[in-house]
Amino acid sequence: MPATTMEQLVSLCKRRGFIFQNADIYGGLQGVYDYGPLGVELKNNLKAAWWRAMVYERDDVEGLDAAILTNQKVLRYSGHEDTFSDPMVDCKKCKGRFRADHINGKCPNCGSTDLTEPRPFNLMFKTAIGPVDDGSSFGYLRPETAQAIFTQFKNVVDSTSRKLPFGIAQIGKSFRNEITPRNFIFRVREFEQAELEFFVEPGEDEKWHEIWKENRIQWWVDQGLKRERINIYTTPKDDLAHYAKACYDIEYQFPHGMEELEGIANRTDYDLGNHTKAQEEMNLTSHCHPNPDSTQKLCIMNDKNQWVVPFVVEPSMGVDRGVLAVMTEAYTEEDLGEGNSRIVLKLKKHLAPIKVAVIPLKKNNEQIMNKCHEIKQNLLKLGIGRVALENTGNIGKAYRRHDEIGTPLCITVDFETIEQSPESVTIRDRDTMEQHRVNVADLPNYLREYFL
RNA sequence: GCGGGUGUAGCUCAAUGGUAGAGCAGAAGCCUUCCAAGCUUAUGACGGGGGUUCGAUUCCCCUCACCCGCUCCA
Repeated sequence: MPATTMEQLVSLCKRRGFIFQNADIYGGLQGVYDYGPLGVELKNNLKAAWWRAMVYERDDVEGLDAAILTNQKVLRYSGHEDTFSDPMVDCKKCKGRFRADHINGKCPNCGSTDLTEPRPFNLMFKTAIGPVDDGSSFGYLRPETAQAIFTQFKNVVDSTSRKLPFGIAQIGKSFRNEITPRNFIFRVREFEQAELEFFVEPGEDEKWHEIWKENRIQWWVDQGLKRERINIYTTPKDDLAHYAKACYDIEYQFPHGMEELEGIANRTDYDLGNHTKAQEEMNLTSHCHPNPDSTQKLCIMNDKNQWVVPFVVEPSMGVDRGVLAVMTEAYTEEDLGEGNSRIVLKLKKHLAPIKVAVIPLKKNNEQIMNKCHEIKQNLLKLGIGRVALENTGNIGKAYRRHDEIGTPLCITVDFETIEQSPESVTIRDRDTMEQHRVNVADLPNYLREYFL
């Protein structure tokens, strides 16, 4: 039974050091959170799993790590300056435009109540660039990582000799000045995205859209999400983002409801078309804005020796939402009988923040403690991830503690370890609570096999 | 931003117009302790600011943050 309330997760996250409110000591900052010692491990593990699946285990994807500060023109030609913005309403009578949240259903100009539905305007963070803050030189914090992939398209193609179809993957922070940050790390103002822009021959886009949908569902299942808690939502045509021709949302059953975890959009040739020069030569299918500023033709030679502007299929995942989803799914309260219960974070082992905890059966025994330190030092060299030495003193409590943070294996050094030969320890499994003895000399191979 | 709710130790909660209690967690120590809640010791809080009052954690105002709805979409 996964977590059913956000409070369970918020409490665990703070108690154990996964996620904290940003600027907590000053009362916080709305919609901004920090990842603590365990949270950063979990998030890094999730990102690494994505990168492995997207880049290392494929031969048709390149990586990119672009800047967050963004040239104004990028977001002008991308269409974001026009559409990505505060909710505004127009007065149908006097044609005035006002922030929807600043008026009360009534035009402050003429008093009419005949207003349009709220529509968005400028949700992007602007920042002064350079020493003088007089408004003459500014950039944006990127509202999505995608745009740099499009603007660097030609450089990537030229430096890697890629042919269609191929993709460019990127993980990084994005910023949106959301009106209402809500639901813990689900909707926040600073967040991390993992995006793949997959470039295909026009006409092949719908096929690849289906392929990526299935691929991404399977990836989420591999991260531990149950298929029956995942829903695929097909965005209705009139509800699509300004760049998309079609979009699937991978939704997950979060504590606050079935909500989007990842969007898989067919962005057509809209983005490359908007950013390319010589648009009139490109046979664009999208309605692109005229672009007199771009200096590059964002097209690629296909196998028929034609220059084409590729279509783009974009799986775009919210990393923070991913962390929230795997934690929700992993959170388990188990009744052990006789009034006993435990909280277990049943994370997949590749996601677990701490891989192994070394625990002394008795912490004030010098021989046992020395052996614990020695084993831990040896395990650190394995490259399996974090290894912790747990010395709270009570063996039962130590197990419960590591159940709660999802540590897959606990190694316990007991009196047998130091009194008998060959040296052996017990290894306890987080989910089954079963344990068995392993010789200390065999630990490296045992753990390598288990984790790698 | 609007409407509704909330804000007491790290977590979960209690009490009160007159100097805030507990459980768990955390720290130090005890116990040849393998699955929480054994013993000892010390430690820890009224989100922030202003007002009313002899006195405010408690009443009022403002602010900040969180939760629910409108909205949103990674």
